[in-house]
Amino acid sequence: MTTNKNSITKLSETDIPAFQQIKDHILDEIQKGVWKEGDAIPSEAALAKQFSVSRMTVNRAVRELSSEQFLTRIQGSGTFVAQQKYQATLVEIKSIAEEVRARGHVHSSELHLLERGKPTLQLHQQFRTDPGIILFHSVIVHFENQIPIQVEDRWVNSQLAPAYLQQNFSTITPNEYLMSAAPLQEVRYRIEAVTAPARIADMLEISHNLPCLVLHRVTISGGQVASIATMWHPGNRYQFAGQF
Amino acid sequence: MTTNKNSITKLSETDIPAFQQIKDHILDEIQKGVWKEGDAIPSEAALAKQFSVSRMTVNRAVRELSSEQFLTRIQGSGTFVAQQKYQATLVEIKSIAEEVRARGHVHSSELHLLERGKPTLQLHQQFRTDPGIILFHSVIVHFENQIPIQVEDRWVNSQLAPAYLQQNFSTITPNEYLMSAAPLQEVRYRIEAVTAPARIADMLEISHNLPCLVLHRVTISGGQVASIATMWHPGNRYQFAGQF
DNA sequence: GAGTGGTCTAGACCACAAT
DNA sequence: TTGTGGTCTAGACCACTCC
Repeated sequence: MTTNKNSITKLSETDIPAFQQIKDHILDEIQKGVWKEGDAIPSEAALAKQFSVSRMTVNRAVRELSSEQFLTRIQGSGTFVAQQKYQATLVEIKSIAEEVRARGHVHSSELHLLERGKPTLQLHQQFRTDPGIILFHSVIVHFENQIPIQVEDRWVNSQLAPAYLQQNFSTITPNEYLMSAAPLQEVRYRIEAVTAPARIADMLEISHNLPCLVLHRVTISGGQVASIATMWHPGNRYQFAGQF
Repeated sequence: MTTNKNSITKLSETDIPAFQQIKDHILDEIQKGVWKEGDAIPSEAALAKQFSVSRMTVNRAVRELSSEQFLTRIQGSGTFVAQQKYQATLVEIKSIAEEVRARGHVHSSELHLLERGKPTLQLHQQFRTDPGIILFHSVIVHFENQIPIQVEDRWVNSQLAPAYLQQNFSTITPNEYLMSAAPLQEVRYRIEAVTAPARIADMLEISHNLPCLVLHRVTISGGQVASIATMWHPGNRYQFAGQF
């Protein structure tokens, strides 16, 4: 459907809202390459006339597309097709229990350690806490259908989650508990591939020296480091995957 | 500022738009714990009265907060404070050249292969193409300050990027070229840790059997698979990292 | 039936950009 | 000065939920 400058485009008579049909139309023109990156698209007034709707309806369509980063608006100047920003791949890493259940499999876990930890000075530096502060330490192995897929080695700031040791980690994951105890503010992460140390390999029930996918995750709440976690996954049976 | 049920709240006379002030007010109530997860917040009509604005203005505030996942709306029922969201870690993987340059280092690359490929049947299945279709194949090693950090093994659908073989990949990365040739629609990815095959280890200049961080990435454009790439990184000197 | 959100209108006034 | 987007209004009709 090519539309001449001043022609009128009929909206379909389905119960799809007008603003949504206009959004779809604009996305379609971009997708087809009719409107390319940087091009100006018709003004709100022009689109309102074209679709025989009020300007507010067009405004909503265009405003939403611009908040979704498909369009860029400049007051007084016009609306333009945004630059394809995607130079990056966004990877979403879900909590392990949630992920396993989403696959329709059974998640279970085994608590290997839950105690007031004996942190190194280096760890205190990472937490930015004084050596006097108590840090809790837990080690949990997560299973998918009885097969170990993650060793979660976690340190927790006792000031932000004082009841950490009292949790029942067979019914709630540390992640879930921490989310409720200390609202998340910032996350730093790192993903690497390393050879499994013997201690980890044993817990994952894989042969020593097999590659592991490791996620380091530091969560910050209210300006303080809430938790530092290292999650080890057997390279031969676990990977981060997804789409968008 | 605690507001009684029927009291009128004055909007400040700055030039901050009314809908934004209402958004801020609602977020504030949630932040302070006045409205907790699952609680109903006042109806649009009530908020309109409270702030002495039209319902459409309140509607915009509440609609945006709901698209930002702070609120949940149920038609006929009400508006509720959403459940805390982040169970997930979002990881952003930038294009390799961009990433290296962002670190202030020098990116360079070495073209090992660029040809009309000889795809296996399995590869054609992944592309969802007939065996008659031409698939291009390239292998490029990327360096950071002369040290190899990525082997990019890529297959490209010739129908979507017919000029692939004519590109000068010392000045543009395949990723960058493909972005301009075929507007991106969908991406699927997979990250895993594997032992480097000899061929890859040699290109990365690491000893055989060292763990590698591997990113598989399938990009889809206009309903067709545009490109399938496998990116190998030496586990001992490369990791995905970031924050948000 | 009363209350809720979902959408839409036909105006209006403003700030800003291009000319 | 004209055209653009940014915001807002005071209504309206509808679909849906809850009682």
